[in-house]
Amino acid sequence: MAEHAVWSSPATEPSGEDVNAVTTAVLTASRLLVAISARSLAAVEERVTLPQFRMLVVLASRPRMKLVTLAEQLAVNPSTAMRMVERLVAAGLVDRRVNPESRREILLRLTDAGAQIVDEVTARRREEIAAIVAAMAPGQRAGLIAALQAFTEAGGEPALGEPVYDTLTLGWQ
Amino acid sequence: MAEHAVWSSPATEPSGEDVNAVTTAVLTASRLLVAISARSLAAVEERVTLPQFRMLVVLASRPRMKLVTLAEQLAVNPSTAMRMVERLVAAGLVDRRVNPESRREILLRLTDAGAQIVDEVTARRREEIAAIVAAMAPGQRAGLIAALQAFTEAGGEPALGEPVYDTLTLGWQ
DNA sequence: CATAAATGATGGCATAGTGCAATAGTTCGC
DNA sequence: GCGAACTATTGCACTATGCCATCATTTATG
Repeated sequence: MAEHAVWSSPATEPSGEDVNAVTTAVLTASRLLVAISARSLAAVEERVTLPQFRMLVVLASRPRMKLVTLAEQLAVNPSTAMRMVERLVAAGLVDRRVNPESRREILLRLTDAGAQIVDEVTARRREEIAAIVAAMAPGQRAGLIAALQAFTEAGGEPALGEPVYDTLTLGWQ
Repeated sequence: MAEHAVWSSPATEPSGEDVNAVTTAVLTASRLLVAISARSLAAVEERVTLPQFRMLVVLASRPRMKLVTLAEQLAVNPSTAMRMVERLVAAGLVDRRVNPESRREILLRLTDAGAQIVDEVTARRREEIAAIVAAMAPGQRAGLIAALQAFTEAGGEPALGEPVYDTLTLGWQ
C-alpha cells in the first residue's frame, strides 16, 4: 500500500534491500507470535480481564511487592493499581497485607488461585510455540536459535531508564 | 520456577531438549518485539488510546468498513465499537457516513489525520526493527530470514474460523 | 527529640472501554 | 406486503485510567 522507504544505511552497509527483507520477515513472525499470545489467553479471559492478567503476571515475577512498585511495573497510576488490586483481592487471586517492617506499605502477592492462572497461560503459550517448533524440520531449529539469539543480542536491552512494560501481557521471564 | 515438562514428541522426534531450547529463544525474542512495539507507540499515545489506535489500524487495512465488521475485526461488541467511533469522529480521525447503497449501514474510513497516526507508528516500528537488523552481522541476516520463514510457515495460519485479532495492536498487514 | 520533607496508600471525580439487552430503521426473502 | 434478518444506536453496569487531594508513616534534619 503505502510506499515503504528503503532504509539503506550508507554509513554502514549498502544492503538496504537485505535489511528490508529481514525486517519484513520479523514483522510477519511477530504477527504469528501475537496470535499465539491471544490464543494462550483465551482460556482465562473469562476469569480475569487482560489488565488483571497483566497484574497477575507482574506479581508472579516478584512476591512481596508494594503498590507503587506494582503500579510502576504496569506503567499505570497507583490509584489504578489500587482499585485493580481491590478487585483481585475480592476475587481471591491476590493477597494484600500491611508490611510489618514499614506500616505505610502493603505487601502483595498471588494466592494459589492467582498463580494458577498465570501458570496456565504460560504453559499454554510454551506448548503452542513448542508445537510449531516441533513442526519445523529438525535441521532448521538450530538455525532458528542462532538467528533469534543474534537478533535479540542486536536488539539489546529495552529502552534504558524507562520501565520495561509489557504491552501485550507476555509474562514469561 | 514451575517445572516445565519437556514435550518430547515420541512419534516424531526424540529431540525434546532441542524443541525446548528453541521455544525459549522464541520467547526471548518475543519480549524484544513487544518492547519495540511499545516504544513505537509512545509517540502517539498522547493523541489516541491503545484501543483507539487498534481501531485506526483496522480501518487503515480496509476502507469503507461498516460498524459490525469493524467490531468483528477488533473482537469487541458493536456497541463498544460504536462509542469508540463516535470519539474518533469527534477527534477528526475517522469519517463516518451512511452507505448510500444500503441505508442501514454506515461506512467508516480514516481521515488524513487518522491515517497519519497509523503511518507514524508503522514507520517507527519498521525503523526500529531495521536498526536492529542492521546491527546484526550481514551473514546472520540471511539465516534470520530463513529461520523466521520456516517458523512462520510451521505456525501456519492463525486459528481457523476465529477472528484473527491482534491483542497487541501490531497493525502491519 | 521535634518538626519538616518524603513516601505510600487511598478516595473523589471524570473519561474511556466493554458487554448485554432492548429499540428503531432497513433490507430481504417469500 | 409481511415477517425475518440485519444494522445502528442507546441504556445500564462495571472495569480501567489519570489527576489531584488527603491521611498515615517514615526519614531526614536541625
